[in-house]
Amino acid sequence: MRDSRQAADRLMGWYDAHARDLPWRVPPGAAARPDPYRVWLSEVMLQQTTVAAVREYFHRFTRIWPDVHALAAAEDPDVMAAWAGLGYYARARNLLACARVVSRDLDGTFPDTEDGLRALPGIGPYTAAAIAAIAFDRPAVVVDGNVERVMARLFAIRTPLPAAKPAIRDAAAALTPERRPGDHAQAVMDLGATICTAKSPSCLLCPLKPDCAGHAAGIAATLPAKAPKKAKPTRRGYVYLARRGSDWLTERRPDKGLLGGMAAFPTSDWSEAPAEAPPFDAPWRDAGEVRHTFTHFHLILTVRVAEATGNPDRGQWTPLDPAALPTLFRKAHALAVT
DNA sequence: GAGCCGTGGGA
DNA sequence: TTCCCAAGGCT
Repeated sequence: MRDSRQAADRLMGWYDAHARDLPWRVPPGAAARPDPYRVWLSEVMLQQTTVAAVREYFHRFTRIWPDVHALAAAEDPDVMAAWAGLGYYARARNLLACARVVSRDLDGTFPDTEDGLRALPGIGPYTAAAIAAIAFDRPAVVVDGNVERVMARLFAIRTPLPAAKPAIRDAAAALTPERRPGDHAQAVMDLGATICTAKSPSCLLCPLKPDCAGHAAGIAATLPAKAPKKAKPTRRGYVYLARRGSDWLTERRPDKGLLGGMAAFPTSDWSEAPAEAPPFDAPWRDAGEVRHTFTHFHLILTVRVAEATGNPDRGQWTPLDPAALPTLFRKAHALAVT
């Protein structure tokens, strides 16, 4: 890549014509800045999550909690329930913690600098830079998965990730303009999401084709190189669905760890050879198995169902809204009621 | 630095 | 079916 300035200009021209219309965005070149609350909320939701998955959640959250004060005043279980199904539940816990800091300590105003943003719960280097650029038009160097892919190709960086991160950041910094840095950041993301995709990129449609060293070398689609992944082990366990009239026995999982803070059915341990651990003695009926894959292991749960016949040693009887459960337990519930 | 932490869709 | 991956953060 020879002329970063020319490439950045080409990219901006492409963005002006092809920017995606997203609920948390203002159009390219708009005089008005987007609402920092909506930018922050969207960026947290979009961490490792597709736009398609986020849309509906974003609309629901902004409808129920239209500003940071409203979200800060929400009850924890209501926010966790609204996040259910989106995954990475630490994000929801940090979201609420962040909203409360901004509402209580910062008078509802988000910091407009990377350092100020970075100090808040759930806001790391990427999200701080993204909010600074998009909401406040600061010339922050935004580096996410899209940027890593685009830069690795544009500059033909063959070093595998994560070792290539410093070089990628330097490349991203060289491309970041003083003018319209917010639109630039979103332009790179849109390019990565629609043209410079991970698999079979559309190089023929790419505005940066004339600048792209990876394309010139015929290796664009193979970049960025990544270290091989480890195989996922399979764990097994039991989940207990107990009904008492219209109520089900549920519990709240501890904040630390998998599905932390979420409503759940009681389970055994999850391991290679799990031990049965029913919450009370009953003639538990076998309703089948649910399979679910987490980030680092596969899980097969045997679903056991019973009518309440005793006093449970954990959890509480509650009218159940399956939509408030993480997907794993939604699957178990669906199996139990068929 | 590396492991942990969800989910659904596409190849 | 299996694998990869999508706007990362925290420890």
